[in-house]
Amino acid sequence: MKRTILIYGIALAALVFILKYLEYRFFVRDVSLEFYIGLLAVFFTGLGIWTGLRLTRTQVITIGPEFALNEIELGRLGISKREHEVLELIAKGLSNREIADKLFVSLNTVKTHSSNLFLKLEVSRRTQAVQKAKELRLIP
Amino acid sequence: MKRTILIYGIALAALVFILKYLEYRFFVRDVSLEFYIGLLAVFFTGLGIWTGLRLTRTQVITIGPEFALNEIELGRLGISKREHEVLELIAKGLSNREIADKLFVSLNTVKTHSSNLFLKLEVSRRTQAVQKAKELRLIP
DNA sequence: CGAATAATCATCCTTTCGGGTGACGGAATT
DNA sequence: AATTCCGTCACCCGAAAGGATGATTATTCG
Repeated sequence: MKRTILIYGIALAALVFILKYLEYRFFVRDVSLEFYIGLLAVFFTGLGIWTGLRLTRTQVITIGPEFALNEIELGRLGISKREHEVLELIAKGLSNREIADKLFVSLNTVKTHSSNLFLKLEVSRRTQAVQKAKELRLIP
Repeated sequence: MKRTILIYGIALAALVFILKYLEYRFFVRDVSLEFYIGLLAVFFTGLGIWTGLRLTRTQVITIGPEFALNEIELGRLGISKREHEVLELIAKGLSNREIADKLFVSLNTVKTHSSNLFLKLEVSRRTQAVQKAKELRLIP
């Protein structure tokens, strides 16, 4: 999001510079205001649509094994980084004990994370969680 | 989101200041041009985002690779029909109890099948069994 | 600063799994 | 007929997983 805004600002600034440059370079001092307005309207409408597409839940049509993490869904379900890590390890077939050791946390912590995961994914077993997470493209 | 809008506004304000600075720097004749540019940018960006949101309705078309059951591996591991059925239901995230009900057999039977499965697949947990079975293309 | 969130850990209790063993009838094979 | 395999079921026990709740700390946000 911050990157988007940054790109946006830079694009805006660059556009102004280009316009100014052209204006002075070619002494086109009498470029009509309507022309500017039209140009800007088109440009920023396009940019706006692009941003809109960024913001919306854009489902990527995947053909084959390429995995694109569905961050929108992740955010929608409110799954945190740590929970996502646990989810990945669950999908790998690790037990809670093994996950705890791998993440250097206690067994209880892993159980808490997984419980929260089940709530957010609306499932009650880890196998279901894995299945649903794959459907939602939260994990490869 | 509110924060985003706030940052956005601040960025825009900063941009206007920059533009004002440039205005004096390059002795721009039209004083209010940049202001109009900024205004137009905001307006048409909003319009673009609105249009983008309007236009994009999510449609998920997943074209996955068709599943070909690996019967050779099935035979090699000596997995019976019934065991394979249980394996599929395990992969669907069902509990042993649910599998038993679905197959009209007792819980103990399902447990026997799953235990035999784990031996044949050389795993110790159902999540691992699902993982391995997918790798070996025993299930979709 | 106060509120909210994320991450951590704990305790208690119930359910589910997994492992081991044994048994029995039916079908196919030898 | 004897053997082997499959499917079925049972009992036992310990380990793992799941559910509920509360507490602490750190960071972030308003």
